[in-house]
Amino acid sequence: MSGDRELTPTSYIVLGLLAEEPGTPYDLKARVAAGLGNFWSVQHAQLYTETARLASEGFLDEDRETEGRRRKTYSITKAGRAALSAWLDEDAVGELPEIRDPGLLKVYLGADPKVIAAAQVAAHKARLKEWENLKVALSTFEVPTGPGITLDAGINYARVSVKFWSSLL
Amino acid sequence: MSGDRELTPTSYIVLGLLAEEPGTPYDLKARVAAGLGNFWSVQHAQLYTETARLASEGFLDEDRETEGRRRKTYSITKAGRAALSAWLDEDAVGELPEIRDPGLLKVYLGADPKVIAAAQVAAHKARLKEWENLKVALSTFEVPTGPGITLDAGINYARVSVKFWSSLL
DNA sequence: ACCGTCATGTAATCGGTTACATGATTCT
DNA sequence: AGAATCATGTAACCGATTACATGACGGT
Repeated sequence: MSGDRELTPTSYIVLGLLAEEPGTPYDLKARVAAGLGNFWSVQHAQLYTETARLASEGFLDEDRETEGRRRKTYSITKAGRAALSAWLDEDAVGELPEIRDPGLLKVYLGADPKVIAAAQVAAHKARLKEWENLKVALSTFEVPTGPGITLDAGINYARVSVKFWSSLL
Repeated sequence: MSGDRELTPTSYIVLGLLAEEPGTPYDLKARVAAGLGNFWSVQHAQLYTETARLASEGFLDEDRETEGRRRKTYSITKAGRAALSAWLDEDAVGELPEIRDPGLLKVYLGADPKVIAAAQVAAHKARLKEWENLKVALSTFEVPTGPGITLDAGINYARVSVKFWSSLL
């Protein structure tokens, strides 16, 4: 626990994932890859630094193995849960995402739209297929609401992108 | 001109904007705000550091006023143009944007979808209206292809977002 | 026993954001 | 002439990406 700072999205990702179940940074890496990473990637090194930071701020408890690998397992504290749910509830006003699409950037700066569009259509189609498969695979189980919704959002976005870029061909 | 590095999107934004016409970092700020900033914002401080960096690497020429404000006006060099067009042409393969939508993140991590959706619908609608107005204002003139296309993309994205979040209400 | 790959972590670098600061203009 | 705002720039901090490094384990 030390000097205050504004928590970042990465902080909340860590808190959110640990809120379900304690784990090591490496576990978190796997959890991110399992779903969240599809629309919000996190470098694995961040998971080490961010867990350490959050622990030093009192949002996580750290439990280190005494033998072998001496892995550090983190679990969320009361304060951590409080910070997380404050963030989840706050800000009904909603910040909007920036688009930040590298393809669009190139078009804006003068690239040939048709060339970019061709590549984008292919890439979005590939990702769309991947996500659709994922959805089929998951729909056999109960899909927790949050991840299910974001997957739908991703699929929706990919479809729209394919349509948009196709219109430029 | 010194040690090599990979140019960043910010680098290409600077190069791209200066390719049309030389200017000071402050001019660039205005140009970004005029259009690009709608989908890819750049902090003004970056425009100072990035121009300086690019100049030291030989991609820009720097011309400093000898009197008054001693403003620095930058113009793109041959090497700069070469780097820019290499980037514009390259990578037909296309990296995809990450969604990185804060609203989606909250939903994934357990926020109440309806609450988030309500805020998102409102915010996206506001931005949509703004962009539609912008489009009307611009369509009186000839809109250069690049910016025109990205504006359409933005409008399209906003419409889809409104629809998506509305479906969760 | 060796090799490759997965697991696990630390260190260094660097771009980006925030904060600070001051010189011109314009308006009242 | 003073206040407010726009123009213009520098400095410090910090999170994020990249690179590096080593331990365990499964297979041949």
